[in-house]
Amino acid sequence: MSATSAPSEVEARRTTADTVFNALREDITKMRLCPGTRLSEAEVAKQYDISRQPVREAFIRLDNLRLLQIRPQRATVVRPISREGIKRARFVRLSVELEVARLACEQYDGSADATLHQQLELQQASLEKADMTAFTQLDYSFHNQLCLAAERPHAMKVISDCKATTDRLCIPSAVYAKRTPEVLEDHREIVDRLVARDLDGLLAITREHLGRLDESLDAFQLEHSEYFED
Amino acid sequence: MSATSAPSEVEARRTTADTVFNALREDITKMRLCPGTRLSEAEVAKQYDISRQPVREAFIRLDNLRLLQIRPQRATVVRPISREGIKRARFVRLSVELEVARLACEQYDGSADATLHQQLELQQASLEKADMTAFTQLDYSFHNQLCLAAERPHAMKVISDCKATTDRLCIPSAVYAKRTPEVLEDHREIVDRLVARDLDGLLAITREHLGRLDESLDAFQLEHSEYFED
DNA sequence: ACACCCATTCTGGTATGGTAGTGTACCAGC
DNA sequence: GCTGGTACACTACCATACCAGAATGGGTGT
Repeated sequence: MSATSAPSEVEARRTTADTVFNALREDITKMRLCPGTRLSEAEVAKQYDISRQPVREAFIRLDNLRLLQIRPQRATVVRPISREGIKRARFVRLSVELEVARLACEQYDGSADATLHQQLELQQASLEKADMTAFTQLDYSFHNQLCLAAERPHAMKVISDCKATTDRLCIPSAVYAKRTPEVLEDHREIVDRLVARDLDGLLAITREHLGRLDESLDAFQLEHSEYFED
Repeated sequence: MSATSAPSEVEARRTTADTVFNALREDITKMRLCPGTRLSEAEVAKQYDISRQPVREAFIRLDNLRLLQIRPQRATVVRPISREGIKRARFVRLSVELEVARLACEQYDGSADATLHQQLELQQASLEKADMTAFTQLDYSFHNQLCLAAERPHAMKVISDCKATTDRLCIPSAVYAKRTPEVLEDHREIVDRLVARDLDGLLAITREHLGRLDESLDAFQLEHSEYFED
């Protein structure tokens, strides 16, 4: 899993290297820099008007996060996306969300009823305003609530890491936006099953819910196979 | 989480920085360097008779793997172990192994019967010879076989990463050695349940199996609380 | 005797110069 | 016209020098 909880994330700018690291990471994850794009230490250094050393440090960290690929004595490129990596992240997320659902269902005492229903209303409101950014945040918040209900707050970090791996595939995809109503319906059913303490039903809808994203991801892979390594 | 599939692992020595990185990583994961130990770039550089730059690069990579903690303008120390991190790794492993077991059980067609039983015999043989190293490898291999039976070979990478997080707690613990007979018994039952396609039984024994390690880990945390951050 | 301040000495961070390995383009030879 | 080799340009890698912030120890004032 990736090191998204690195201290550099807390305060965005401590050193010059951090600045470059954060900037490049944003560029890559937001697909402003596409996989395969060539980068050179000297070039980026000149661009930011700093020396090559901090750039090199940023490159190393991005390489560790599998966002860059440093090829010794050759060139550094934005790392092509690994289909295996995507599969793995999806598998981990499914596994974790299922266990979270199970724990939440077993321990559920109704204390989170109000919070969950409030979340659903907020999601609906954001959809009516067609505010995708808000909906994305609410989706994150919703799954976080499930983790809290399962008394496994740290599970959200894992899910968050999985999302980080797959998120950049969703940004350019308008397919996702069309499916948000289904996503909201899923969330409603998840809450219903949880409140009813219907474990089997909850696990089934959780699978279906996560499966939707898989379809969107597959579609993207077909559209943009040039971004992938294999 | 960790970058165990980094290209540096294939060929252990490509650059000077790789050499230092691998050496230090070994030292830390094998507990030759205990959490809290101070390290300085200059010191290590002198030790290896190289400049500070490659050492610095190695430090950065180890910091990304959460094995070191670089504290700017102060000192670099072997990062204290995070109890949260341990919990998270255990949770992820349990979740993944459960899903692997489920898939393996659903798809099981008996073709792996011979391989699995052979694995069990090898495990027994290594225990009779009190060869812990062999048993550890066979344990890895056994869980890998389960992933293959589930047709999720990449799941083993996740499990492997989780193990990497927790393994260094087991090395100094003699408690683990005493429990290996139980581990073998668990493996036997796992195979039995799988062959019988008894899903509920398989999930139950999988939980119990992984729970044993949790107990050992808890014991270690009580013994060596000085190695932990919180 | 105690507390506080300042200098010294650590630390990691940055800048720059030089090195060796790798692609590429150009030119010679066939 | 095509192929092969060689020179060149570019890359990441390493070494060295310098800088700024942080800790620490000793000295001084109270």
